Amino acid sequence: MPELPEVETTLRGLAPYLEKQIIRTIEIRVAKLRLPTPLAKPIQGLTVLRLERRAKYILAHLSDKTTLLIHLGMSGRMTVSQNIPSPLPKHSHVIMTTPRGAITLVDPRRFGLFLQMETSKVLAHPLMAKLGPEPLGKDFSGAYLYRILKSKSTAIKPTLMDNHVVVGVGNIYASESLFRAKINPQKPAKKLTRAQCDSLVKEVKNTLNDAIVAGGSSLRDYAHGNGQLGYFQHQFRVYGRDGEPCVTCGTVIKKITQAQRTTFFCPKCQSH
DNA sequence: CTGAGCACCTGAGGGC
DNA sequence: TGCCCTCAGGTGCTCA
Repeated sequence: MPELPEVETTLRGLAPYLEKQIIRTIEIRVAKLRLPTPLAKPIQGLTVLRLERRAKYILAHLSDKTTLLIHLGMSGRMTVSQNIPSPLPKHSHVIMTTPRGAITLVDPRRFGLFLQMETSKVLAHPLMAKLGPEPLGKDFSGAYLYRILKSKSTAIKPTLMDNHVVVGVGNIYASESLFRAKINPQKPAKKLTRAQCDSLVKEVKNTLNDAIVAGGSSLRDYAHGNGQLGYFQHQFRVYGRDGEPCVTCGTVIKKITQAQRTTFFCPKCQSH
């Protein structure tokens, strides 16, 4: 279930199966994802030049100057295998084959996307145009965050999940990053100090990087195992741990709801 | 403009 | 066993 580290891990796992490979076949079995999936042009026989990630989107640039824009939504995953799986797992919506094997997009809730558009227009697409900076890039800095939060009166936790502020920080890593930075998730965003913004930026990067490293280290399992991409053992400090003791101070971890999403935090460590 | 709430979907798990 | 309820890692839209 994809947050940014899972998407990054998925992309790295897909690369050997897709990059510089010819798409021999593609079958769209269920076209109705978050947006309709019909492809603008046939892609059989085209080569995947390069894979790229922007926010939680996977971009596959094709040799005819079009790009596949793939999003995994809440429940999507890509699997790789030698041959087309038989029987196909439930909710297999797109199956592609290359000389290296088969790639299957499985997405029970169908909040994902599989679109094709001109490469030159991808970044201007309405889905992409207004995205904030990449969390792991240098544009996401304490100075930037401090500046942009000044106009945000909502609580920091939902603000951190706002794609206009920064992309790629989902519900799990928002809670985890705020815990590491010792910031109360309910604090109005505009009230964060500059030092807190510095700390939060640092901990967002640390948290995401740790998860990517953990995912990367299990990549070898994908090649030889069941082929599921984007799953790895999470080591959460607060997420899903309500009622359990804080790993730092032993205080009972609390669970609250903010903007219809669950937030976990330590009331003692995160009192400011 | 902002913030709150809803919408899109299916499946898992708990209570009865 | 089955029904009903709640909840789930995302994100764009509408409305006040």
